Amino acid sequence: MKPSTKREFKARLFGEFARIGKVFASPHRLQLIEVLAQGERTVEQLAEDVGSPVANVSQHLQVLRTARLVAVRRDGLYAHYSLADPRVFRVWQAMRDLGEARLAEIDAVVTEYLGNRSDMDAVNAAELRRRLKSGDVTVLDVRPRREYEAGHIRGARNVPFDELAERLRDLPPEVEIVAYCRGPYCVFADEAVAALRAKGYRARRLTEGYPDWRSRGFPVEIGTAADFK
Amino acid sequence: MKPSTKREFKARLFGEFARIGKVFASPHRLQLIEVLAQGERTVEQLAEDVGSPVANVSQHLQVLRTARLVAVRRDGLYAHYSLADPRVFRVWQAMRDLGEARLAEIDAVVTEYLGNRSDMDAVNAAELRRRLKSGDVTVLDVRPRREYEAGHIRGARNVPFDELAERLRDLPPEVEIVAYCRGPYCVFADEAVAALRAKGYRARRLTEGYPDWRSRGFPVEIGTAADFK
DNA sequence: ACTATATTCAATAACCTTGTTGAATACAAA
DNA sequence: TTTGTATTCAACAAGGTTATTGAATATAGT
Repeated sequence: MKPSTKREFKARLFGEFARIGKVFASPHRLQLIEVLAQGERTVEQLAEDVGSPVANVSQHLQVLRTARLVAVRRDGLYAHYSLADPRVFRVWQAMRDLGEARLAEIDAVVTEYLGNRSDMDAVNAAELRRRLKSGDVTVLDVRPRREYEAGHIRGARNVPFDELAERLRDLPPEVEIVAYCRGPYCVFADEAVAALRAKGYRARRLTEGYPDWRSRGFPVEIGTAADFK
Repeated sequence: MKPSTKREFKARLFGEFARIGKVFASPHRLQLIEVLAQGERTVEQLAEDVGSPVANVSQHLQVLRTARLVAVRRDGLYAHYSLADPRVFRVWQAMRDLGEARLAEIDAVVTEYLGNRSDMDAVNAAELRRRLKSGDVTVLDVRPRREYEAGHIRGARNVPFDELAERLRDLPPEVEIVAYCRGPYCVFADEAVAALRAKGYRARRLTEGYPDWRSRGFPVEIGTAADFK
């Protein structure tokens, strides 16, 4: 192949890949991806979740759709969006890892809003998995019921964050609790751990969230767990 | 945490992550990352490799540097750039996987320039690794000597592509040859396989390139292999 | 048909990104 | 000090991206 042809080939090839990169270059779209990683959502729900006008969200969804990273299911008036491929989440995960490792600014923002999290003594996924097998841990999913039912860590119990205060009695007081929610920066898990500790429970948070657990191929479960009312 | 504070937190946090995304949103920068994955390079060498003016490359390198994805080592007149973290390559890898899976355009471009590659019967990394253990294969690194010496698949022999024709006699004719170069779209490996087959060798290409092999944690080797002159 | 609602489209202005050009800087050798 | 060389900087024009706004479209229920 001639060098000039090769240049042209590389230019076109990398041009296509850069289309993927552009999708991940907007804070708004990253937020949408994070939410969609929990399960499908209508445009309105997404707008509510990320706090933007519907038209704006719709516009970003078109960008995601043009790059074929999301799928739409239309049902009456509603358009239900979802991630078209688990690889979309993997790219976001890789970016997250890179950012955490390289950008001091990220640590600064997290510390500013969430404080020093090292005393939270977070459990990583591999460790939780081992402990799940031995059974000496209560796994607590503090996401909304709908998200829990769309998929959760196998064996996890669901107490949505805003019901936690009233339902403390449902939790066995002797077993250590590991709380998780949408992702590593989801605030609810941090706050749940703080609330549980204040009531005398032993509680820690999972470092990551449900989509990360699933993405690792660890065991998940769909629907309502039978053992918990 | 108040919902409004939470919004602000998310906005700032995802804003930081989007900085990472922006770096990967330009075809030129993706090419630079691909080259830098082979080892460190001066600005001039990069400009030569990607076929852009030096000032343009320098400008893109500043973008990479601002996001702290590359490191610079200054030595006299020269600035030697390298990837600051293996996670940079992992993001690119994840994007590549996603693009290959979702964008038909990528397949179209590859087919247009490289033809139908299915008859190339490419070997994947896991398979090659197994066969390396049993030893019934010659692994051929067709990259320039300098890149080979900076790191290669353990046991691979180096015959730079433009010396291949003259050095065919160095290759044992009975053993199957697996050729690789910089990455899955590196043209040299395809052309080497074609050339070898034309001369009667049994030859296939490795699906990916050296950086991918290393990124998987498969065995590598640095410097000149002793067994090959 | 009419109304309400979810979503998308179109237009715009503000802003950001890119390639190009030529100059500035920094180091090394003569 | 002078000269040559590698790299970076600065300025600019061309083009691309984004949030906002209001209108258009499409579907469901009345």
